[in-house]
Amino acid sequence: MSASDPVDGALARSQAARRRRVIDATLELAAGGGFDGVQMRDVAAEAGVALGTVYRYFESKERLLLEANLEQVEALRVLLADRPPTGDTAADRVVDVLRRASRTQTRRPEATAAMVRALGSARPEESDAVARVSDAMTGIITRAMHDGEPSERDRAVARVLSQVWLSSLVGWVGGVDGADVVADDLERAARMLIS
Amino acid sequence: MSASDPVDGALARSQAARRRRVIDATLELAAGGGFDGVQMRDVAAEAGVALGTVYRYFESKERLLLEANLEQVEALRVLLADRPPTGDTAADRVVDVLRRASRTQTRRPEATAAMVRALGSARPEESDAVARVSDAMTGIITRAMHDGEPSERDRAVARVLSQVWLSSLVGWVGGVDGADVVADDLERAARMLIS
DNA sequence: CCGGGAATGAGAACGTGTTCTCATTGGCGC
DNA sequence: GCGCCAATGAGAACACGTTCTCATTCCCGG
Repeated sequence: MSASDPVDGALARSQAARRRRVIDATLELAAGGGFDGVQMRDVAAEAGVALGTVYRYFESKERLLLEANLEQVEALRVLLADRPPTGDTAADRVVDVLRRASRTQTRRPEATAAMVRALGSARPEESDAVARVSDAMTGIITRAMHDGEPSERDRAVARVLSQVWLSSLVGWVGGVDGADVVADDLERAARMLIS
Repeated sequence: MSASDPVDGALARSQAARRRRVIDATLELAAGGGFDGVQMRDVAAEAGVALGTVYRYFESKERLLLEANLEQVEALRVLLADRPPTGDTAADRVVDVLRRASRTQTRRPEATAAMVRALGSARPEESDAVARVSDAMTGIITRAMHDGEPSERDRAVARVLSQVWLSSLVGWVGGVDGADVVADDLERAARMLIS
């Protein structure tokens, strides 16, 4: 973790393994019981590390969930690289991406609820993690529009869509709307914004 | 609270006064220290009631903040009725409203942070309170577009804008973006959506 | 191999949201 | 007036995120 941080070696490897076990335990507990199901003592026990160790790797419960969420979004990006969005127009492709994303998330309600709640209640200490999630999402959207560098307007549209995406999920997690509303909101917004 | 609930009488009056004192204490503490500055014991002490009484009136800290937030949004609506948004086009008027709203909020950073955090981490138990805030905001936006009944598309646009509004505030509260970004995001989104 | 020091384990301790208990109060029907 | 009883006050108790302490482990440079 310091300047002389060896990228390899036994220490680095065991640390990477610990980090992985902690994230995996988080995902599992989140899938079972949502935000409240992720209790730091349980995460530590499930990962086979001490509570203090969890806090050395992740400064708070929210950061832990945000980092776990980032992995999920990255997984979506990888999936999309393998199976690109289908559709003849940019709007269709974006709708396809958003639909797949929201389906993935509403399929695992508890885990998504945990991560959305972490996003929605983030404090400035976690701003970098929030920004990474947000950037990943807008990147996924602009990439669905067309190949090559996105225009300024493309980026603005993608930003709005990622904001609608977050708010919809907040509404869904908060029990205001059903899962179908999330998908509908996103499709309607995409079609209004992409001529 | 029951079916035989008297809308008047000494009891009802003292209960209304209690409720008001609790909300006022919440607003004051939130303005001073944000979400963490609102500690339920302090709210009770400041309002001159017992901790258990606070919980009889508001089932959780989040609901307390959401109800306080609802009052703020209602205040914005009243203000707008008095001083209607200016602008020749629907887009201009909506931008004016959004700009005023975001200015009001970013002026009181701590209080807004507290309420946004409550919105972002709401659970299904508070879905009605979240829905009321969201409805109030979309109502304010559709009213700025034009007089009379809003069309289906108007409502969809207003919904997207209120979602952008929430996400922008989340980003601002989370330290990702500055206050100017909130206003810019809203204006850009409004101009893209309202021809 | 060995010593130093960082990382970890184990668990106590603290703060704050939430719940619970129990005695007291005060409004309402009689 | 009087008694009933829901509302309230006062504060203990509990749960969980977070911090802290201290002993132990184990990697790395010599």
